[in-house]
Amino acid sequence: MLDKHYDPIAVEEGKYAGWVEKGYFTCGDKTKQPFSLVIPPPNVTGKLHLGHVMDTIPDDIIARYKRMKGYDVLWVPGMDHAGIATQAKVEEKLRLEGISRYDLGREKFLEKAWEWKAEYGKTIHEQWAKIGLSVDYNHERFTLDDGLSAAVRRVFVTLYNEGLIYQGERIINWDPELRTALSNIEVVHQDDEGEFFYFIYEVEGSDEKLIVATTRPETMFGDTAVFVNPKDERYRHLIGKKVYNPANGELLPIMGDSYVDISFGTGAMKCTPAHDPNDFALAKKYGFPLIKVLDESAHMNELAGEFKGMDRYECRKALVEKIKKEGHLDHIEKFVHSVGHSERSGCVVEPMLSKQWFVKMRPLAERVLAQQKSSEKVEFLPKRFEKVLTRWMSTCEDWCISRQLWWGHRIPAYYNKETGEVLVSETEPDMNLYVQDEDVLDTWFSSGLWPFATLGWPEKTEDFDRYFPTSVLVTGYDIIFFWVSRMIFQSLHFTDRIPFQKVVIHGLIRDEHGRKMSKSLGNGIDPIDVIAKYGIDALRYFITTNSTPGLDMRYSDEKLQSAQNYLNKIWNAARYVEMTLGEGYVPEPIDKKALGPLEKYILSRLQDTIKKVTAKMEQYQFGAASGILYDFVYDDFCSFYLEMSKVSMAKKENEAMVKATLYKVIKDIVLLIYPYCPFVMEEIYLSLPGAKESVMLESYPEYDASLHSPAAERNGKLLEEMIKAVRGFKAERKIAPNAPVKLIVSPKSPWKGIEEYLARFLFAKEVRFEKVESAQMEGFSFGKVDIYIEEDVNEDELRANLEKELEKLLFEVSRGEKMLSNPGFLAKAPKEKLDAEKAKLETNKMRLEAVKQRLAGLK
RNA sequence: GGAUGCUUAGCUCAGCGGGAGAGCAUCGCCCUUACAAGGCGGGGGUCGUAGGUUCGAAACCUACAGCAUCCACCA
Repeated sequence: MLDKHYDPIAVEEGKYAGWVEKGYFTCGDKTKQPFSLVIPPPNVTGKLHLGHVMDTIPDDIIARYKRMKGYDVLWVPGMDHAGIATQAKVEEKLRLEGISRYDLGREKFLEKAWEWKAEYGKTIHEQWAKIGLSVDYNHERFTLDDGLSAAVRRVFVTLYNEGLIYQGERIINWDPELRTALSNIEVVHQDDEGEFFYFIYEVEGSDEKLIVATTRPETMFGDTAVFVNPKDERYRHLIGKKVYNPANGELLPIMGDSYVDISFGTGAMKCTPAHDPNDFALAKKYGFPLIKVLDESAHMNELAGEFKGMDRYECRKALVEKIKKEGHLDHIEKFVHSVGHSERSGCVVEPMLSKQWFVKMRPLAERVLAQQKSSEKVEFLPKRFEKVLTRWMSTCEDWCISRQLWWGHRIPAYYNKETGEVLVSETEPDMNLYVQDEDVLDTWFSSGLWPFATLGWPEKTEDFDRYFPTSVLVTGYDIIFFWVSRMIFQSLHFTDRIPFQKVVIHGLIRDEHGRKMSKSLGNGIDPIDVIAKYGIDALRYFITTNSTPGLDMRYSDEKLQSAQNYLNKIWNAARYVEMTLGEGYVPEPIDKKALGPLEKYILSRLQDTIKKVTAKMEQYQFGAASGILYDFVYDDFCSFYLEMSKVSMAKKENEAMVKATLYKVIKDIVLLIYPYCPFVMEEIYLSLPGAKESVMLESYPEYDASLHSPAAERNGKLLEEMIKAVRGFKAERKIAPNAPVKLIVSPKSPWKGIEEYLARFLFAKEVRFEKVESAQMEGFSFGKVDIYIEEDVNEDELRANLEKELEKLLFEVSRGEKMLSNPGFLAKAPKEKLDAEKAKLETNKMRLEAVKQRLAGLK
């Protein structure tokens, strides 16, 4: 027997370990159809946050649901080494100990990083257990493990041989703090207030002056020209002449190019090929030298002369001061412009010329675009996110994949010590002759292989044959570029298949005020705290049911409380059922012939619910599925049937049939909610008579058409409406709810035995069935049946009430008549709607007639 | 500059072609042995604005406004 109160903490304690031990999450039953999914691997940077819960709970619900539906489910767990992010954390930790990674050297540093991974990997495992992920630990992978590393090497070498990976000198985004290159999408642009410096450039051999504006004066040491638009009347005559660079006095040619925007700044632009991508393109066009003036930590090099060794901002300040002194500063403007920041370190990214490895994106992206036009495309839920993918795929530039870090997959490129020639190879060459490239790969390079590399690729494995492509992927819209797109193109290129059939996109979780959770705001919510307060089941329920696919949601304590109350409700309903069944009850199948009208009603409602919930589950619409279930549990079962069953139980001959019904309904409810809230549902399930070892050994409830009866539902609804009407009547008239009344049902009983229910729930001393002619009573019309309350009534009140009712009915009838006399409606509305409206009108007319008669009787 | 989403009850949000819904809050009545973390009964909305399509629009289309987010550019 269940305790009186649902205590989530006690309920959740210890269950997970048992499930894992029993092997409930282990895949491999070949008699079943396979269903597979991979976890979005959390970074080993630290503890899990609510975002991970968002990522993994829908997966878990899907996995548990599909298992109950009879699939052989493989859910692959794993973690991501998260190159930059983890390295930054480890470096920070070292910094607190007063050491830098350079003090340690590569090997020792990597040892520290692996220690870090071991520690946080353990924490993540504990948290998976806490949130109840039904992953198959036999299949756990790590992006840096041997298998994944082999896959990475295979992919790199193949792409290189195909000419899809190349090494090149280009302007890349440089993070001067972490001292590594970044890809374009690792740069976060934000509007910063800066200064726009207008400098005076003197034209050689003339008194003329040219004013050029820049936001980054420190790069002027690397300038090679000044550009103007040849259509610009102001400057056209200057093209071909030279100006003095106010930073170092060197002569710069004035060039004309239509790239220059006449209306921006002064219409004259300096060209710094090694520190600006657009200038780089211009320089290539005109064959200018590429002059770097910054080192890898963004300090000035020798070309800056007296400013050498200064940090870029220090130099900027000092240089401007110097130019001002020399009379070459025209003015300074405040200027808000978008500045790139490193996603990881937050520092301002410096565009810089650098030799890096790139993936040539066009051919790979084209393949994705072609695939998405075919019938075997990756389906996005919601659909619109497919556009996010295709737009990105059609515009993205080559992907810079090398990182000047140590934590990651080292690039399998080797340089001949003598000739410097590059050898790209999966296996290590003779290291007496070669040295390996120092750099590692972007962390997303390996996560892009996740769905197939975790299944054993490039080896031919049974897992790969059986479980690939995976069935579904759940992730947030924020990593469609980073992750989803890359998995798709890598998978298409290397396996000729899409990596997953469907992608379910969820939104981000925000704080109560709708703000992004962030460290700087200090508004992050630790799932562990939430679990300690409400239990994981409530959190799981909240996170998957209070959101719409693809839209952000707000964290809400209230909603968690409400989720917990809901679970408490089910808990207590189950408790009541168990009390009613009694000790030693042996579950019996439903005997359809023995069912009473209300049992038929609730079982039919249950079938309807199963049908609808299953349909929503199949579409991964958890909010919709749980909503349908919620209404059934609260309204149909708890508020109505459960109460009615108490009356049924009063008769000995009903006992068996009612018990069987109660048992069936509560058990199905438990099974239907189980994927959402496995811990508490397991607890309830185990307390039910005839329970197996675990709820996980049960099947998902199947729709049974033979129990689905609209007629039975109408009978139940009629009783429900009658009860509601009389209760409302009492409340409105300030009559105590339990004040005894007499009821007359006119003209006759709608179904056998209804009087007992009416009597019990309306505290009726008497329920009679007879044709009522008199209007001297309060009454309610339910179409073919009326119900009257025999009581001393105030005639004025009665009249007022009847008139109110009359007015309402007149409106309804006129609405119906209008609709049904509209030729357009008659001609075009579907037949179902037409019939429904006709029936409704008929009922309302009957009601109206009844009310009119009674009003007439009063006068 | 381009794209997407949002705007519905006091608050947070569902609904997305056939009579406005939920949770919380609010008001009234109930400690009725499943549940007071509860029950029963109420009140509260011209569904952002303006046009259009349709027999019928909160829902579809077009503009506009406000709020978000993403991408691109920014000398």
